[in-house]
Amino acid sequence: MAGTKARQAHTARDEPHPLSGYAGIALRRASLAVYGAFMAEVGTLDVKPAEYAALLVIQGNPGARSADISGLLGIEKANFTVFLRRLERRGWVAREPSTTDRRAHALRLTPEGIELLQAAVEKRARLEAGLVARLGAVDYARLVELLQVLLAPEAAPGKGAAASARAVQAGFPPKS
Amino acid sequence: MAGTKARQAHTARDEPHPLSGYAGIALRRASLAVYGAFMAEVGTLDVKPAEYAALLVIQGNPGARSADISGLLGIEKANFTVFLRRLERRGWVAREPSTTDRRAHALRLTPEGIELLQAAVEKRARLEAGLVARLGAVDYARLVELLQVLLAPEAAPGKGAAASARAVQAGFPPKS
DNA sequence: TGTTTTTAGTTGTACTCCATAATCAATTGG
DNA sequence: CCAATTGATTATGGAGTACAACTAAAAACA
Repeated sequence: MAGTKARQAHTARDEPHPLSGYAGIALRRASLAVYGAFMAEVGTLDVKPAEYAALLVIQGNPGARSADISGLLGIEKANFTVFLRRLERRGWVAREPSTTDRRAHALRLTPEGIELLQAAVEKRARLEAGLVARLGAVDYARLVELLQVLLAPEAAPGKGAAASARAVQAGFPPKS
Repeated sequence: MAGTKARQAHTARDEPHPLSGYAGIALRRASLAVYGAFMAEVGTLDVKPAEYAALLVIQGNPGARSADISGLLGIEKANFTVFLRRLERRGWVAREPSTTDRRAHALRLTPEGIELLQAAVEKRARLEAGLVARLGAVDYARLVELLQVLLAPEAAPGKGAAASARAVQAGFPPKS
């Protein structure tokens, strides 16, 4: 996100947005809204969503190489270099030389990174609680489920769609 | 959207994305995915989502001023000037001097703009059909509905969701 | 009325995110 | 051993956006 500011324009106050009946626009607005909520909550730790996600993935894949992490995050490896440098300079991520490939680095969270991530996870839980309070637990789960179906790699030629998005949760693939 | 390219990284092919259980990440990814689908479909007319939205809003508010439209779109008026200039140069929008305020302009679609928008609307319908095919009509409608609830300006203080009106205070709709 | 304050629109600047190409070194596969 | 590939880095540029400053016109007001 570029100039991130959780835009909240819309002149006609307290009226539903006239374009949010369009799925794409509603998705974009919702995405920005949650981004803004994240910044309001977790941003107090000076962690942005992308950084939070990176820390999560690094924690879940200790020792993984940059390309693995950037792949999981959907960040170009070229940009990930700079991105990583920030996390490293803040003392959250350590970049040890790989023992098996002298070009590569093994990434891990530092103790400070682990500590920070813990605090961030707690704050994010509060953010999620806010969303649940807004939608209700059932509808919140349903929303996430529907989004996962929408994002599913390819509709399994099986039957009903919605049921297919159940499996994965936290445990990341050990990868290479 | 900046480097818009409907990123589709993720090394572990055909596995659900490991982070899309997070509402914010799922929303962002879904938003980008639909953006990409839009570009693949409607983009053939050389219209981007923001432009499409602008044309829609201008059509729905003929004669409105720039600030009105930019407000509805959630675009800074400063940036809207440049944005509008593109639409104007392509011959889709006319900027007539306002009859009541010599500072303002009245915006309308040109005949070419109307024609283009019609074609775009048709193509967008195909995009939507694709989403419906993926989710099913019921789930698609449900998704849009849930997103709208999420984006609702503020829970009506009346009765029903009296609780949620307060609980979300934690940074969600800072509004103002 | 004349003066002050708002408002509509514009320009310019800066910053962030992201894609891409080019490069280097190390690894791998004939 | 050499060619092709791969991990990582640097550099460049485009797109979206926030923000400040400015002009001209309108509105408020004393």
